[in-house]
Amino acid sequence: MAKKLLSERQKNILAYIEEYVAEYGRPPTIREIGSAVKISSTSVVNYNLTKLKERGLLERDAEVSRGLRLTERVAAATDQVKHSLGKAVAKANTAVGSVFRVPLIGNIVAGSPIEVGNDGDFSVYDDEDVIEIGSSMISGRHDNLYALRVSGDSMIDAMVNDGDIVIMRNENEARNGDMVAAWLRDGTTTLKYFYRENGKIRLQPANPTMQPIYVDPEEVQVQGKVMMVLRQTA
Amino acid sequence: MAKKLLSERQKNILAYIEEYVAEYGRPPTIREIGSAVKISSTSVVNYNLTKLKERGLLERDAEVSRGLRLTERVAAATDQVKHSLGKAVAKANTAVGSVFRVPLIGNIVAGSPIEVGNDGDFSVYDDEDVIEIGSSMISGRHDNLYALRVSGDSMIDAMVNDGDIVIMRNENEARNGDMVAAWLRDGTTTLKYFYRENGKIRLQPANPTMQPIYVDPEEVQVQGKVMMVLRQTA
DNA sequence: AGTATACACGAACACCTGTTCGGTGTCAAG
DNA sequence: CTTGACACCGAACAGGTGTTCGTGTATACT
Repeated sequence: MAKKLLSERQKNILAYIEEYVAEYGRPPTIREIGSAVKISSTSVVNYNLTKLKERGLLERDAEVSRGLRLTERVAAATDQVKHSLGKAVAKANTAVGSVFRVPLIGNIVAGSPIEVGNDGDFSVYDDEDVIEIGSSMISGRHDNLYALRVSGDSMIDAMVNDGDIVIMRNENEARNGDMVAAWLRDGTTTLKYFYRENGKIRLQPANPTMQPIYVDPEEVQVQGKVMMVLRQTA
Repeated sequence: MAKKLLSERQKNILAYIEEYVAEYGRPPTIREIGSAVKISSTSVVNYNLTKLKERGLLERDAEVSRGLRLTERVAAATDQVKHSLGKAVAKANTAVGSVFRVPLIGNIVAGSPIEVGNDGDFSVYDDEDVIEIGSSMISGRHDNLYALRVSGDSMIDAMVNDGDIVIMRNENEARNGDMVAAWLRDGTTTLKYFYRENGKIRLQPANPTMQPIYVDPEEVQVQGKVMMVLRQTA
């Protein structure tokens, strides 16, 4: 047996509750609902809420302030954002967790060490220079990351072109096989794979047809670990 | 200037508020908080809430019942559920909108043309092979994109290494300056910048120290436009 | 005409809820 | 020993909030 349609007032009450919860993080009071939908008496609001409860569209906890909750059916019915707090927030977590932003904080050129910010605080940056990446794209922790744009042709031995973006993690200690940004005694910065070998450091170019260089450990300073290289070609 | 750590009571208050909101869809009252964390006086609860507000961990609306909201910093600090429903869901919507997934559908090697799927449908793919990117990273439309992993050293002239990922758009027509995947008459596939020049096609390597090749138009088939190159080095 | 139901309303009431007041105790610094 | 800051507390109060009562109008049904 089909029930009657909701009255205009009842529809407006549901819409107002949804909107109020989204904005304030708590349900409205009986009087707030009354003000919003032009019902001057708390008794009439109460009557309509009772009708909505009978329809299964909301739940009420008796004798407590703001004791309203819209039910799942309302969420489904209106095709809007879920109202059940747990579900909506869980969705938020999943979505927010899947993308993160890496600040593009400067350039890397062959001739000078990288400057990565005044005090190591990576959380303050201009929104216009940010690299957005899915979190699955970089392993491990996502903090202490920054991006640099390559300036000039001097990184070609690293298979990195002018204009490419390198995503770095701020680590000064390198392990064998890491690709690092290394500052050499002769004043150049290079991106190469790092190996400790027989008391020396072998810096291996990414281009397999090129020869590695060997330096004493004190001639090289690791400035960061390269996590990813991005090239935008269009 | 470092602030003091939160007291045990304050931590318990925050945890209780989070849990209560998740369960009931509304914030707790001062008295409910007091009961939960064993504070017998509403004044002490109020005092601690004031301290948490001073720390920027919650907001209070004065003179309304259940006028508490945890701030974003709490979510970050506790690594748990976001609390402001509206903000969290809006953020989720924004975040979801800003990331898209490009299917990793195969490999590209020098010796054979690219196979990019049976019927051109790029929306059905295995979740395990997907490249997540912020939408700001690629200009123009985001449909008809796919990713290929480079196999072998033969793309070095394109500054593309074995194991790199190229993100392609399924376009068979190229404009001057586009980087394309081109299949040549001799059976090789190459990634080069495409130019029409004096009735011939100039395919320009990305590596500026290398020479371009010139081919007749009928000797080359464009198989897609390269939008981005990704190299995961860690 | 009488009855039942739906919808509407103002007023009163009981209880909930947040804020303020005046106080105590502990600890560190001078 | 004194002072100040911090944390804590019970009590009182003001205002917020939900529920109930009594009443009125319109419509449908018998």
